[in-house]
Amino acid sequence: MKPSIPKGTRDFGPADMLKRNYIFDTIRSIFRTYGFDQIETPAMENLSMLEGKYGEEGDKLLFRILNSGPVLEKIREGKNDLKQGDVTEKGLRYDLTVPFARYVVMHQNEIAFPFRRYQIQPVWRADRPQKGRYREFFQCDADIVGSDSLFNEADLVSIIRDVFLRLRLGVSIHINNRKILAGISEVIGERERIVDITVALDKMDKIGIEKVNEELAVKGVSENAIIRLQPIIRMHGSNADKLEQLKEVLKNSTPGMKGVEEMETLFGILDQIHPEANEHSYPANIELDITLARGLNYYTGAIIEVKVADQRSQFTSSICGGGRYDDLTGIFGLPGVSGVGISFGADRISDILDEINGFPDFTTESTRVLFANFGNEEAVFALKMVNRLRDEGISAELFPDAAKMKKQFGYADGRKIPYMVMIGSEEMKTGQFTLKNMESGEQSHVAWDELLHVLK
RNA sequence: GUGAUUGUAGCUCAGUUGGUUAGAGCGCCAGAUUGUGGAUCUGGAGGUCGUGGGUUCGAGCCCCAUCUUUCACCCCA
Repeated sequence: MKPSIPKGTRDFGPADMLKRNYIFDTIRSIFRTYGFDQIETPAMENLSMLEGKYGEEGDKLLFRILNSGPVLEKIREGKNDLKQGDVTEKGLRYDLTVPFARYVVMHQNEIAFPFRRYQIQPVWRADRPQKGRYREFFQCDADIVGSDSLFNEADLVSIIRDVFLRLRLGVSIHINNRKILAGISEVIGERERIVDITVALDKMDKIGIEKVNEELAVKGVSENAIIRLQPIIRMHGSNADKLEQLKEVLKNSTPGMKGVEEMETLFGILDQIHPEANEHSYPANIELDITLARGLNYYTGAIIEVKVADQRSQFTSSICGGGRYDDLTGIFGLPGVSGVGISFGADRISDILDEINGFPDFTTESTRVLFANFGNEEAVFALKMVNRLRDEGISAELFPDAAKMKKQFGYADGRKIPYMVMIGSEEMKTGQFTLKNMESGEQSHVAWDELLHVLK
């Protein structure tokens, strides 16, 4: 039997775990300082909680779990009267936001709103794996539900800055607003085509303005509308400049003007909190980007996306995204609760830090001292010493077999254990243990007190 | 879902137009050194060439299918 794991999944060895925990710990500690509480939800949800929440494409990418019971046999027997519910009624979670919405509705009576929660768990998508794309990956989400205030958006942007400053990774934080996109569609006379328009706009920095116009035409957007769109998408200048221009362009669109007003408020706050972070400032500029669309269709207000902007990295896809969703809990029966949140893609961040050698040195030793094993009697004595050291908070281990010294020293070498202690019959008699510094090769005879002193 | 790409020892990879018994480096094991590692030297083990079919006198190499790897599109963290 040749061992294997499913496509798009990975094992994480001890070295990988150090990297992953470094990212998780950084993000988690920042979430905490912003007052977020942690929750977890099950890996699987009832399919009815997931289907229809991520658009047509998302439904295709859901991992569905085969029902237990006699379903498989029925399928093998070729019974054709099976309904979907007979075959599958559960699925692996696709993101953390929808399960969170479900959680909020189910636990609404226990929650003090506004509720700030964070969640770090894996999600699964039946996508074709490729660069920066896995079938199992971790998201680190922070959401605030039960408050319309734009101070929440400002907090989330601050979190993003803190995280990437701490990780020493240059990024660009793009912010837009769904209402502005709606307004643009409206004023160019293509209100119904907002989805096609935003999907095309989103590709601007990837395929360029010509190809975007082509795609718009293919999708059936009128030539006139495309012409009227040009000055809008070519808009440039400072964030304040863009907002002024948008005010003029969108003056006949009620939602559009609402979006501009929201962005004015948000950027007003951000300008005061992060006066140095505007326009093109390294390492984390904040930019109003009207070509930013984001795929998830539940966003209604601000949308946020973070891209790497670091000379050391070639990575282009987004590493963090989020936005405001006015009525996510509505579909689960709790209308009128607004939420806003962000999600960090831990695996992509890890890939990038790998690429740029951005991880710190993880020199943390796992075992401080290894006791050699010279046979049963000596080993039992050594194990007593090992346990006394453990009681002192020093990580110690006994080599389990009375193998050759060459083998035991080789093991200490491979594990990068800094000290070895040898207790043979002579040492047992005298109470003077042989202590060896594995790096310098120095060897000395020490009693218990001295041993403890050196190792501490 | 569409289009490419990859698979040979534990790992990284050679392997000529199809031609005897498929190689190297690293790692592993043993010995030189029976209580001393990271260096060196000597020797050794380890392969149904992803899997299943096919073409051929003969296939690691050619053909088909399938799985897997990586990448682009779609979409996304």
